[in-house]
Amino acid sequence: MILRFGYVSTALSLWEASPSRTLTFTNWKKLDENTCNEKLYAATEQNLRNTIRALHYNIAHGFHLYRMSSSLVPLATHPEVRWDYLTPFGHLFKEIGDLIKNSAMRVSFHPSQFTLFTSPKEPVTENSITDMIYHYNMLRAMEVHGDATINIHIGGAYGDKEAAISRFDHNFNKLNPSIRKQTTLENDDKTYTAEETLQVCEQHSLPFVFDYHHHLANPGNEEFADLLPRLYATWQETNKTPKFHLSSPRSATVFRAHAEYVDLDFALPFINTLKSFGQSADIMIEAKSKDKAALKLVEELSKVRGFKRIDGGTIMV
DNA sequence: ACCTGTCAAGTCTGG
DNA sequence: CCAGACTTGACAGGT
Repeated sequence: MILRFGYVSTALSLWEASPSRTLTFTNWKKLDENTCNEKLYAATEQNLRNTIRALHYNIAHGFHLYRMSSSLVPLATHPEVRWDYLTPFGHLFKEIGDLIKNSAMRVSFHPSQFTLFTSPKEPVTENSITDMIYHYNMLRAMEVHGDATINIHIGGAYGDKEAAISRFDHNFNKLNPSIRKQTTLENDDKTYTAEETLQVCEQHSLPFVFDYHHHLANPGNEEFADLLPRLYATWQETNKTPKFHLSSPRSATVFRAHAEYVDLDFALPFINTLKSFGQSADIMIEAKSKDKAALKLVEELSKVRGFKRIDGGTIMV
């Protein structure tokens, strides 16, 4: 079995490589039209070029898994701004897509926690739809929209989880089917446990992204190992390797916060459970030190008996 | 060159 | 019912 590792957004090993440069609405309002446009264009171009740099870096280091920044286009979804980023930057999105396809990179987006389909407030759902369309538009401009995924959480509980999930069922179906098809759901660290998220995934035929750190923070009644058959089943139709998230708690007291690196001893029970299950897995590292943390974990893991590094970001078990 | 406050978003808690 | 906490990288503005 193969374990592939990836990281999120910024390759910290590269100089000045943020793909998330932005312009806030407050500052946008202060500027005249020309300056606004200049700033929006400059930030977007840099973000896209830094995404290209990250992809080259990934290829060079053997990372086959990468989560792109959700902040590639500043103010793309703001109702008072909403500018056309696809026409002027189509060629860069295309270049990114070509790079992804040529290198068989597995990419995804992860909209923020404000994109959710459980809210009783209509405008919240509308904003979430707008945000999902924004992410999907970018994937389409890259021409990877049939392959790349958009990962979200279920949302809030509002004191009544059952009612909230009914709203999810209703609101999520307002999305275009082709967007729904690329969506994955992840268990969160406070509200929806792995088992609850898995149920919703099964209901909507969505792949389930299991986050180990969230699971320990919000475990519910189920053991990770017991969920694996159902979890893998949600990916069956996609022909993709199931995807997992892995991070370490910053400390026992600030358990939910992410640490700089992934502690090997923290990660081993998770990795060993996957090993016992015996099927390949793609693991997204969500640590403050990003690519450096992913490389460090792979390095440390390769020294454990039974794990062989076959590539910068890949382990054979 | 650094530090501090502000910015976006929605939910949840405490008062 | 309302204010503040939560979260996080980036940026503006001040020193």
